[in-house]
Amino acid sequence: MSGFGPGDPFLADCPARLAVELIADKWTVVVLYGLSKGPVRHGELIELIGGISRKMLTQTLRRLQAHGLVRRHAYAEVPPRVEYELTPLGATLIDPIHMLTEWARANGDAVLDALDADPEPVAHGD
Amino acid sequence: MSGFGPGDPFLADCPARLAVELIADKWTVVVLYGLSKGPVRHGELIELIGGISRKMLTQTLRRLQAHGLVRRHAYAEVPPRVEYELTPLGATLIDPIHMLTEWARANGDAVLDALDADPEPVAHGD
DNA sequence: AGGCTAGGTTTCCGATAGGAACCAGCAGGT
DNA sequence: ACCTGCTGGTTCCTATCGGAAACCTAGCCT
Repeated sequence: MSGFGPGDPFLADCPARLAVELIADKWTVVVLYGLSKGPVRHGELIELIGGISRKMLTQTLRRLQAHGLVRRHAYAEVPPRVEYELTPLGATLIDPIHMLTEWARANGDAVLDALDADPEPVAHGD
Repeated sequence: MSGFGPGDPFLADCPARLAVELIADKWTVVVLYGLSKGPVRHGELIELIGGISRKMLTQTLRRLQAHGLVRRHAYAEVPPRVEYELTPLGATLIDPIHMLTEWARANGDAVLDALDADPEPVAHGD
């Protein structure tokens, strides 16, 4: 069991780990997925993503923006219009995100089946 | 802007969405990464993954086990030995997880640079 | 004037994460 | 025989987070 070197996302402080924590988040993945096909408005994302609140959407987008993955474009119109899109750096995430969502689409049922079949994983003495 | 259909992880209740929420989690990704090279002991994971506590590790592993992604093997020895490994279903996650961690390794620095350069994303009026 | 729109923030409260401390069970040293 | 240590797990307690709903801004329309 070696082959893990420095730069692996195991070290708590290394940039790789921080990057994982940035995107390995319930809403973040779905938001990035929503952005993966081009610029989207705030309201579109709200309608697209079932269950997200304005607060969490804004918060997630802000965090991604602060980390250079998302660009925000506010048009000085009225009513206001704000579009979000992936930066070039953010676009490099499209493939990983799509692999994840593809996996989820393909295996979501299997995962639920397993949960249904195994209501009691084990309780501290096998 | 369409092309998103049913089965996409957008619907709050669909299995794909639940599957995303299962793995899109700070510790889950790192734990799956730790499991991706073969059976590992609880204590090994603790040492491997910087910053994780026993509680969060156990909790994460239990959840993955309940969803059929991880198998737990407790040997009746003393001192106790418990090994965890991916199930075949869990193994289908290796590629997506590795894409994520590869992305993190490649872009972690860029993400931190952006954070450093952009300490103030925007504050509600562009 | 009042209401509508769209994006964002604030407030409040229940749920969760997370660390520290504790527990079980047995082998081995003394 | 007792005390200690090794390993995995759980319990307790608190700081933080998530989420719903209300409120805010600013201009156009009626």
